[in-house]
Amino acid sequence: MYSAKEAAEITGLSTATLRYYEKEKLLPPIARTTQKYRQYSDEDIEWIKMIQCLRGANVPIHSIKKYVSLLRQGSGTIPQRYEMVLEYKKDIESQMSDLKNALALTQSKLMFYQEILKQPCGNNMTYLEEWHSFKNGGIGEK
Amino acid sequence: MYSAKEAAEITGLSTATLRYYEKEKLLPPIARTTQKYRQYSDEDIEWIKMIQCLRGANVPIHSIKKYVSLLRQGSGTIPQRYEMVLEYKKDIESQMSDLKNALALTQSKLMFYQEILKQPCGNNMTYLEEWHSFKNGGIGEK
DNA sequence: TGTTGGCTTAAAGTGCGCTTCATAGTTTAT
DNA sequence: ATAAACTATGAAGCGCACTTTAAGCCAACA
Repeated sequence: MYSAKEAAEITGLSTATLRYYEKEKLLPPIARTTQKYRQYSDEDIEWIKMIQCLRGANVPIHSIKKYVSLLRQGSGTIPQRYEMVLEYKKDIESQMSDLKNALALTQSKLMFYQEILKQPCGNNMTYLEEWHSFKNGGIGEK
Repeated sequence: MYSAKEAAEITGLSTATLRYYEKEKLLPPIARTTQKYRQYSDEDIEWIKMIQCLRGANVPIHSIKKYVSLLRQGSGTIPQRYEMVLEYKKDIESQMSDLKNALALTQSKLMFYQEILKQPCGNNMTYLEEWHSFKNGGIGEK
């Protein structure tokens, strides 16, 4: 069992955030000592990590809340959960695609800057030239 | 040259967002007809697309603003821009790693749900069993 | 005994990235 | 000439995900 502070250290979230997640019902009600202080179990910690995993993929709080609520209602909600997770997956793949594009942009820019910095002489690259260099460096479509 | 509405249609952003970006100086001042209505050039459109690319990787407005400002100041700012883009790249890679973890989670869950739905008999899978199934389904560390 | 430190709560505040609103001028079509 | 459609502006508003604040409880220590 872990105190609020310990749970925060383990997960890397703040105690305030952990309370917030509990209030929003992303977490089950956390056990208390002396009917007052929270005591996070190992299972709670694992649960928090799953939430962090979803949040890391920008799944909204309200959606996680709904998912968790279905989970608690038992196996009858599996079809609904299946649909939700399918949506999560699609969304994650879409985000990945966006990130790949942006990564290609950064790589193109870095190569461009390296080329320029390599040259001993001063240069007068303009806004336009740089931009075109990016365009032709090419980010793949789709 | 494109009207506000056309530019919005082409880019998929709203005219309000385009105005907002211009106000925040992510875009250069857009040319006007009759000293009043905006006329977006092809170059403006390309510029907007680059901003969309960065925003798609969650680069904050204020950071893009700074980057664009350096860009306009000419090639003397290339070392600073290089550093910025390097940070973007690192951040994008970190986001990708988070997305990969979440993707693994969704895939694990989908497989789990498929297995269950495949079974003809009713079942009484609990919250705990499902969770453990995820843990053991295994998201790779790091 | 009092004061320090960790914990509690509800409620208000914050920062971001837009979006909407209120108001008004312009252009095009009928 | 008038209506419909489009555009402009500044300012206010919004949804999200927290974060901070204020007030207070409880246990241990000097």
